[in-house]
Amino acid sequence: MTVQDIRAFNRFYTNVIGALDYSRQLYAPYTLTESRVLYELAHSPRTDAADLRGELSLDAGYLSRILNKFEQDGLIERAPSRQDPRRRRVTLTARGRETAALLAERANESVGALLSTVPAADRPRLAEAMRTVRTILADGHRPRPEDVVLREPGPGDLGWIVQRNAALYAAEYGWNADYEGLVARIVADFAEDHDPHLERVWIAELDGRPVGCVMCVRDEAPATARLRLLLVEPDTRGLGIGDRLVRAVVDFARGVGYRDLVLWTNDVLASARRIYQRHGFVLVAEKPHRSFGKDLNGQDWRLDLSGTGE
Amino acid sequence: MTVQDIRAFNRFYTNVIGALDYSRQLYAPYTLTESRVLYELAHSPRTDAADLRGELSLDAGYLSRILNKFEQDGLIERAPSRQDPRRRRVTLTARGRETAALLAERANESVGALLSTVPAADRPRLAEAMRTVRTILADGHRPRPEDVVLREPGPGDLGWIVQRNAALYAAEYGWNADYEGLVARIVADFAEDHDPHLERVWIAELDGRPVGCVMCVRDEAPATARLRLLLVEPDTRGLGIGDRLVRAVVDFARGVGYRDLVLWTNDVLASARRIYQRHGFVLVAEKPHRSFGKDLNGQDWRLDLSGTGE
DNA sequence: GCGATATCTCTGACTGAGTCAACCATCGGA
DNA sequence: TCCGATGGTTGACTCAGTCAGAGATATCGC
Repeated sequence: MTVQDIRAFNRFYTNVIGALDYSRQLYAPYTLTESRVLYELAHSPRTDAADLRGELSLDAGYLSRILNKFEQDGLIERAPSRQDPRRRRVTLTARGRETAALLAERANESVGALLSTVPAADRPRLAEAMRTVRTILADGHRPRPEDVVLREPGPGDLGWIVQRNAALYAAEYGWNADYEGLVARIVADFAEDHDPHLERVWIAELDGRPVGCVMCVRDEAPATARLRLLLVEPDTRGLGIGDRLVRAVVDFARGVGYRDLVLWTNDVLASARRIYQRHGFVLVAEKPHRSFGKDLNGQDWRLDLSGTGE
Repeated sequence: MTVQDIRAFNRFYTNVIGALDYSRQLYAPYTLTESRVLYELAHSPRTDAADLRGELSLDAGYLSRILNKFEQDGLIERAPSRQDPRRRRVTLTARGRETAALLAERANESVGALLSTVPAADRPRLAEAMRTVRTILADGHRPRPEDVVLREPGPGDLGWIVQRNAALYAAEYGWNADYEGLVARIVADFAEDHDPHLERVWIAELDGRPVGCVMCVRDEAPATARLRLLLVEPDTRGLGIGDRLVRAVVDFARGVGYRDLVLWTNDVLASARRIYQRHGFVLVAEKPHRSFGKDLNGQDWRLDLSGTGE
């Protein structure tokens, strides 16, 4: 992603916005700025002038005059604020609310006209893309751990697991299509036949997008569960998602009565290993093997669930 | 997707752009409009004034004055156009190019500052989302059949097949997770073991995004190939993608020496049926069954490849 | 070839959105 | 109680952008 991409988008979107309010008929008899003020008032009906100034970053004198005009037109009333007599509390009148609604309606129609030109099939993608741009660009956009939710898989989520496992390990470690086959096999086995009380998949979701997964299935050994397919999207690492997924499996396995929880991984997956260690897994075996087009070191880990717990 | 979503995005992005060119220091000693003209000139160095007017939708008088200023500052030269003496051909001078580069550099820095606040991991998603918004909103956005390419699957594409099959048939026909399991099984079988000379998967790609797929595998019957997992994204239907995928399979199957091509589908999938019929498949058997949580009518279709062909 | 009409450019005259500076009132902290 | 900071108002100003008219030339119908 380059600066040029963003500039190109800015130019493009400036035109989109420009096309939307062509000739200002939209705001008559007010200006764009005035209608922005009105919009702000309509959405927080009791605000001080200083708040408006900050929110819309307007010149104080300019805003003062705009409010004069609104007061003359009977759209607002001004009174000194209780807490601080220097400040002026602005409240919309009934007429002001009507006018705001009128302007909003006109803007809606204009945007609706634009929207009607995009095929209905494209709209969800458009909405999704706009949301993505907003959340990424919104300042202070650091997704917080509490924005991540764990849930059961829905339609397509098992396919997502296959897709992301294959794409990520191909990109990060160069694994070949055999790995995609293995994951597809694991997922197919799970989908075709699993005991919902003893086997489960979790999807970690952030802003409506899946960003992680893990699976817990019965192992051949008695009273033993196997953790599989732990994955966290690279751009959401550091939020403790892996920890939460593993904890979900551990809690679930312990809760339904397994005595042991095992997993198989490879030594190149360092960050996953640290997660396992944090949850008390211990390395019980290690064996080199050739898979997925690479020479790897397979590791078996085990966690004793019958212990006193951490 | 509602009109409100778009308006919210517009408000948001207006602020982004506003924050970018705060206080006009960016364009000094020129204005935003002037620098837009300069930008346009720098990117198509020999244009007529009328072109500029159209491109930037400026008032003719306003543009004339801007060009006057540029000429005085030695940024451009004006001469009557050859073909039409009414028009004025505008060419940038060396000094004009310098100035344009300077302004571009300043804008780049400003955008770069914005970009530096987004974590590197988010940038690909941001670029992708911006591209999506642009292509969808760009007027005349009707993807053309020649924009679609068929290719071999890459890492993650088999997972994509599972994901989209499951999500689409769940949304359109209410099929349950059994179907996702079946698709995962088919894909896993293919991934784990297939003869690349006799079995193959195609992905249809549009604008870098997968929008369709189909698989051709060996059947139990001798010299018989089986077409599976034909899928086209709903928002790209009508571009002949399904036809191209099926044709790819038919040509491939005939080319490597299969004598028969069979497929199994369900009667609810009407549009797929029409594609099969167009390619000469004939219905050979029909049987009700209960699968994927629904009562369905399974159909076996067959195409004789040894015939004279169409 | 001729007139009617449209297009391109330019200039003069204007509007009005937004800025700047000065001023008064009040708050909050030393 | 003083002093710097903040909130609000008004006057004066700038300058981006619009509108109308005029001169030059192209294009179209005849």
